[in-house]
Amino acid sequence: MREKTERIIHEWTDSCDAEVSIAVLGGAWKPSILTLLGEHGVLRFGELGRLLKDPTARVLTRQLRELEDDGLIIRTVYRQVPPKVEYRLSELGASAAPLLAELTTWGTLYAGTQREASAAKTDENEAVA
Amino acid sequence: MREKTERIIHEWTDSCDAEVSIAVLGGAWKPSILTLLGEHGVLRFGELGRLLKDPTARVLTRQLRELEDDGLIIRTVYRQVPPKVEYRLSELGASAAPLLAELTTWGTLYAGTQREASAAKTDENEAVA
DNA sequence: CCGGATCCGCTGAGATACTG
DNA sequence: CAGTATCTCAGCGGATCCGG
Repeated sequence: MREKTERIIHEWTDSCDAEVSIAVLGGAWKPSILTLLGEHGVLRFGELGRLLKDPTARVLTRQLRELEDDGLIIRTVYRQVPPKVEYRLSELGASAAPLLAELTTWGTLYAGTQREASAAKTDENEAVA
Repeated sequence: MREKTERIIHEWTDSCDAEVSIAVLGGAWKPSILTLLGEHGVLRFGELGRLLKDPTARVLTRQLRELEDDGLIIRTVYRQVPPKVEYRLSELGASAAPLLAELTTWGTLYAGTQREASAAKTDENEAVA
């Protein structure tokens, strides 16, 4: 498990396990990676890179390592030339699928309402008692 | 809406609305704040501070402002001495309640499995084809 | 009582160049 | 093909001091 994840789990044990989820799933490309692996089953490093909007190899590597360290994905290295590395969801990673779906749904809803709300300026947020 | 939120909404319109949710809900104390407001209905600044584990006033203020800018909470200022400021969920903020619940549920699950997994070291993540 | 202004340290995204 | 090694740069969380 990543140090960051561990810190959050142990320091916040009280009220806010939601922060744990965000710590694990929040990170550039991570929701996309998990969703793609859920859809495709198994993907190679290069395939993931192309399916996402071409993140730097450095960045993609780091996200994948973090997801691996946090136990969400499984990395399989085939020692051959040229090298071949496959990624797939772990059981834990697969268990996040419904949550990812909800995140997407609410995100879509939010983006929609905010695009409209840009027009109507409501400034009734001050009351005089 | 915050600049950051707007950026994410417009740059990532494609695949990953989950990142929008995380951008909006992810931030120190934010899930807790939203959950507390959901439970209590209306809370004053000081009450929130005490219910959370006493974040710096500065920090709490910033989180509340961001949530307000993103349209999730409503801030009501009573112009009196001493000042009084109340916070409550907007409709949009209330709509995130189920999502927050799922985040918490999965976070709890995750924290549980990881605490056990610390013992069993599985290193079957290399195959030779 | 509820903040605003200011400064700081860290982490995390991204770019660039190189390697088994 | 699938990375690693360095670097930079921005942003957030946090602390401290001041203000209406």
